[in-house]
Amino acid sequence: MSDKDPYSVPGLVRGLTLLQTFTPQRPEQTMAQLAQTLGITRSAVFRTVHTLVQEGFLLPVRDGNHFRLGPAVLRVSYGYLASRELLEVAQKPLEALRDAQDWSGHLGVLDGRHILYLIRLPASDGLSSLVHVGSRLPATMTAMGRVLLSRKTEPQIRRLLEGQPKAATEKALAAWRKDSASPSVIHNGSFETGLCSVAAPIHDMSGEVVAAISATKQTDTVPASVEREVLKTAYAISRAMGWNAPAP
Amino acid sequence: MSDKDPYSVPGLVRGLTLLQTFTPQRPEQTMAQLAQTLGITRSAVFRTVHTLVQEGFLLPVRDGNHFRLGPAVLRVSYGYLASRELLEVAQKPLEALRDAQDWSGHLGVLDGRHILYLIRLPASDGLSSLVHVGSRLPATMTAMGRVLLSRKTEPQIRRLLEGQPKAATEKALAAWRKDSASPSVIHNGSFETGLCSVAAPIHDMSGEVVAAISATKQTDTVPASVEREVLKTAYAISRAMGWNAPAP
DNA sequence: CCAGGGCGTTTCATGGGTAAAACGCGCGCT
DNA sequence: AGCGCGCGTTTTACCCATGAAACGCCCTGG
Repeated sequence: MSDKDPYSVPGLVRGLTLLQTFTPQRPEQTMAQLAQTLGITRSAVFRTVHTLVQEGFLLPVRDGNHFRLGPAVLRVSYGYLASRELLEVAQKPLEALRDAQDWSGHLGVLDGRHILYLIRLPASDGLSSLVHVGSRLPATMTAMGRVLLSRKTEPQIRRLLEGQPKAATEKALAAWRKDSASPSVIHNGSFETGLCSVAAPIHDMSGEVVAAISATKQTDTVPASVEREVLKTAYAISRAMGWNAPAP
Repeated sequence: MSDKDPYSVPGLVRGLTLLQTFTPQRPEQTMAQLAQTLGITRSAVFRTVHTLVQEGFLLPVRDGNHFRLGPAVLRVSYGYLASRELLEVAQKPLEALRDAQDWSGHLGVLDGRHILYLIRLPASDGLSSLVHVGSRLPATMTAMGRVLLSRKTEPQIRRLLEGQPKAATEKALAAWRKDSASPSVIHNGSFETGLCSVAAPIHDMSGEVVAAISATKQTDTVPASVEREVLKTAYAISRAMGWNAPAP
């Protein structure tokens, strides 16, 4: 399906199609079977299978002439499931957080020296959220960014910020030293005065920080109750993902 | 990793590698980011991404310049998980069946007009199992084959058997008519006289028959208790897979 | 024992995918 | 506005992945 497309890569299409011919009903196939099933030459099957075996997507079994799917196929689906699941799973706890405190809720990840917003939940006032999904802001100037940076090492921070004005780097490192000590980060809006945010990190099962959430409102102090709720929500999201995050 | 291999397919390797760069920490990427991450030209990324989008493995999001993994990535892992899981899950119930009755246990799938053995559990006598894992026997001459054929339609059977001697086809169709009516199939050894088997199908969640199990022994009558155990085991395997098979 | 066929592998000329360069658009900065 | 840069897209000459054919091996049957 779909030829005469000048930009398609036949080799890739064949490999992906070939992988999809493996089903529970047909878990092992020989090259000849694959060639017949796909209606392509045995040469193409040979090279494709050879490549897939080297990548671990196929495993030779039995006499070496039969092949079955290898564990590597899970590598591609992992990224999808994990990222999808995080956004879906995080949605409800974040909504609960917003409704309980009427603060805007966000979820973001670190991309280089920027924070990337993936979920945006404006509070009822509609004012305390100036970003959109997909927005990028300098990490050092947001609560989520700071809490994500605070979980990196100092050399990583320096590498990330190199090329920046020296004053900005030193200021970021000062904040980094302070943020590293606390489980959450409170940040007073760098873009709009009076806008205040509190952020907490989300850990995966290996302890890696994969994302952060934050609550934002037009205020100048963050009640301890809100900070506690943010930490609890971050923990709830980790738990809902099946990850063993440290308890708040 | 791995060049100067005369049989590798660069386009395929690139596509698979590209898919693996999508992680929970980096769920969306632009072509330029991908080119930099992979260290390949933007042209290659453009063609690869274009192909992956057409196949549904990537989805353009936001402004159309960012891409994230698409649901299609699950298609390749489904076959792996499903087939792997079936074999692992089926192992223990089959062992229990063998130990309870001391009959040889097998699990097989239909491949064309042949039955493919995927699990082989010899009984203590070691005699009543003449096949190996990976063995192929004509479906019409085994209990598992007959029970799998009996879940197909008559036109499917005719197509499967075309080219066979007419007498064999008619005989198979007669057996098919009888087998369709019962939940299990008892078959007296076509390869060794006195060897008797009883087989039951395993259904997946959609009611499709994905495999069959059988118990075999040197005898000429199948006790009702063994037939009941085989049906129960097949049902137990379906249930352990999370499938809603019809109760025995 | 030797044909015959099926299958995995290898070879080789060629056509198509590839890398490089150029294009054009949008954005940020002065 | 004007400029410059970054990025997605298009083009093009080239070279490498490709399809066809041949090879060698292991079966099976006569």
